[in-house]
Parts: sequence; C-alpha cells; structure tokens
Amino acid sequence: MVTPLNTPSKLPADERRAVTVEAVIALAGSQNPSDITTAAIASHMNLTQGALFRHFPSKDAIWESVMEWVADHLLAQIDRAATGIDSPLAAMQAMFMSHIDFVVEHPGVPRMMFGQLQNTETTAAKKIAQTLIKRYAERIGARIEQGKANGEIAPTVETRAAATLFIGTVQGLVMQSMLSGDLARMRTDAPGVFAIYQRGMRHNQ
Amino acid sequence: MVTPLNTPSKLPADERRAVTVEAVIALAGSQNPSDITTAAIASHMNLTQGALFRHFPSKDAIWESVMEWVADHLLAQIDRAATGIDSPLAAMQAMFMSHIDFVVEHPGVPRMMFGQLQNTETTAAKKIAQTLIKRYAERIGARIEQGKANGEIAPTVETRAAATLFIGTVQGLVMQSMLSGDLARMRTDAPGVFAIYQRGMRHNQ
DNA sequence: CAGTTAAGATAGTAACCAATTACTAGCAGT
DNA sequence: ACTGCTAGTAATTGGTTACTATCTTAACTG
Repeated sequence: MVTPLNTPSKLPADERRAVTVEAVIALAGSQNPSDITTAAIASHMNLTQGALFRHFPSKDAIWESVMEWVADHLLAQIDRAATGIDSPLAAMQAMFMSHIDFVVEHPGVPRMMFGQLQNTETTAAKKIAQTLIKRYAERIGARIEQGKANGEIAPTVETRAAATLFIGTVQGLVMQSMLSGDLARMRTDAPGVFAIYQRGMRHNQ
Repeated sequence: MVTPLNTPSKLPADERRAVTVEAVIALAGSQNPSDITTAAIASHMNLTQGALFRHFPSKDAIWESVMEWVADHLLAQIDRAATGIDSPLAAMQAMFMSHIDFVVEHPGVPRMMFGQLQNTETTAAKKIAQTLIKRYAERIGARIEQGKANGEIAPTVETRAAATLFIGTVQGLVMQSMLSGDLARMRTDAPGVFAIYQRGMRHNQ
C-alpha cells in the first residue's frame, strides 16, 4: 500500500537525472511550463525538493537536460519515419505524421518549446530549442531540394519558405488542439491539412 | 527637464487603464509575458506598483483587458484589410499580410497569445484568446466557402483544415522570426509562404 | 477659492520559490 | 569493525511577488 510503485527510494545519479527529465515532461503535459516549480518536480517523483540540487546545479540545468531529451527523441523519430522512403513528398508526409504522433504521445513538448522560445535572454535550454528547429528545417529543406531535382516539387517553390510552412503547419495543428483541449483531434485533422500543403508543393505534370 | 513629457501626473481612470494595457503590450515585446510583474508594468508607466490596483482588482484583470485589446484590434485590422476585395483568395492574402503587419507592429502580441494558451486553468484572458482564434477561423472559413462557390478554390479542400493551416502559417512565420530574433524577416518571407498556401488552395482551370 | 474626491505614494504582509546547509542511512572495500 | 562515498532528508535562507491598509496630493466643481 505505502510501498512506492516499483522504484527504490534511492537511485544512482544518472537514473535519477533521467527520472527527473521524465517528471518535467509529464508535468508539462498538464500545466504551464513556467509554473513548474522544483517542489512540484520533486513531489511528482517522490523526492524532497532539495535533493534535486544534488543532481542538477540549478533549475536552468534541469531545463537544459529536458530540452536535450526532446531534441534527441524528436529528430530520431522523424528520421526513423523517413528512412527507406524514396519519394521526397512521401517522406515528408511520413515525417509530418510521425511528428504529430510524437506530440500526441508527449503533449508537454510543444508547450515547453513555446515556453523556452518566449524567453528573451538566451538560456542554454533556449539554444537547444533553436538548434532543434534549425536542424529540423535543414532536414525538410534537403527533402524539398530532392523533390525539385526529382521533378516531384514545383521549381518555383522557395525552399526556405516551404520549410517554414511545413513547421508552421505542425504548429498550427498543435495550437488548434491546445485551444480545444482535444489532442486526438490533431490526428484526425492532420491528413486534410497536409493534403493542402502537398498540393501547393507538387509539380503539375 | 524634470517636466514629464506631456502626460499629467494624474490620469482619469479609463485613460489610466488604457495606458496600462499599452504598457503590458510594450513590455511583452521585449520579455516573457509570464515574467511581467505588476512592478514592471507600473515602473514602465512611471507609477507605483500599488497604484495599479486602484484601477484593476487583480493582475488577472489586467491580462483580461490586454487580451480584449488584442482581440478587438486584430479582428478590426483584418476586417479592414479585406473590405472591398471581391476575390476570396485575394481577400485572404490581404488578411494574411495585414496580420503580419500587425504582429510586426506589436511583437508582444503572439508572445502573449502563446503565453495565455499555455495556462491549463481556464482564465478569463485565455477564454478571450480562444474566442479570438475561433472568430478568426470563422472569418477565414467564410472566405474559403465563397471561394469554393466561386470556383476559385478547389472543392476537394476541407474548409476546417484550410482555416487551421491559414492560422498555422502565420504562427510558423512568427515562430521562425522569434527564433532568429529578426522580426522584419517575417515580412520578406511572408509572400513566398503564402504563395505555396494559395497554390494548394486554388482550383486548377 | 474652499471642499470634495479620485488618483497616487508609502510601507507594509503573507505566500511562494530556488538554492543552501547540517545531518543521516546504506553500502563497498580493506 | 572502520572508513569513505553516495543519495537522500528536513529545515532554513534570501529574494520576489501579488495584493492591501493608510496617508497624501492634485484636479475639478459649485
């Protein structure tokens, strides 16, 4: 009854850091990231507040680790989704849907991204968020160039604008679902939204 | 020298409230909205912190007024941009560009919108932000329907998806410029981005 | 010009938060 | 058995925040 779930009361430092990151991601799924206090993080993982600072030098350092987790996992997921697909537009569709899946599974992620990008001062966590989006845009841009060479995508399309629009499209879906509070809606709306994007990119033959 | 600009030391209540809203919008242009304290608001308008509470019962009430200002002005601006334009797609383009202009002029606005939508509890300010986007989507949706009837927009386009994509497109531009810290970039990128959107919507004839 | 009052200044308070500190339980190696 | 290390607790610190009670002043009004 009182027995904690399955985690022992003590954890090795690296595991404790991993658990902390998971706790923050979980909390961000149900509250404003800027309202996540160290006390809330600690209590969510059955720990005292002060113990967190045995593993992280500061709260900023926690955010840094969290954003690293996000960057690694999101990029890995869209890369996995696109591998083995020759058609650039089909690959982009797979990346799009895979991104949506990632957000539905981790609803705290877009909230944290938005939250980090709000900061005016350039924190370490914000820098990671910036390079994440930069790398994301590069991957999309590469596919677009492939598509132009390939004849699948209209040559008149501006690559940078198209990459911006791709990312914006995901963000638009995310925000609409945040408005309605219905995450699942994102999955049902996604195909129709991507269809319009694809139609705007495709080369008429 | 010590003479204040042109504002008297005391202002009537309604004017003071208006000045407060402007102060918040200005501050949001250069810092994270959730870090805007009542002290910062007051000092930005050469007032003591306590005096704010003569005019607003709480900080939430300040946010409520600010979001009302945003909703009123943004909707008025896109309505103005679209009046007198018969072609639905041309009207949408005018609304799009006008929206971009609004954001460039008030860079704090998207930050505040994001910030409000992050809140899990439904505050009054968040509700206003929600209805703003809802009304926005309705206006866009109406133009899309016109375009379908008109033959300008492909009948296969899902209206709701297209409206979501329209708003997401603006958001994508905003976020990219927030990343680079270069607001003006939004204006230069906007035409290329909208061109792809329009191409995805237009009925091939 | 005197009196009234709305608007602002001053100086608080309670709550909250990140970070620090003194101390402890459990384990591994010699 | 003793020693040293790791991970944790519990209490506390300094600082910040929204909000308030009380006093003061500027501006209208008859």
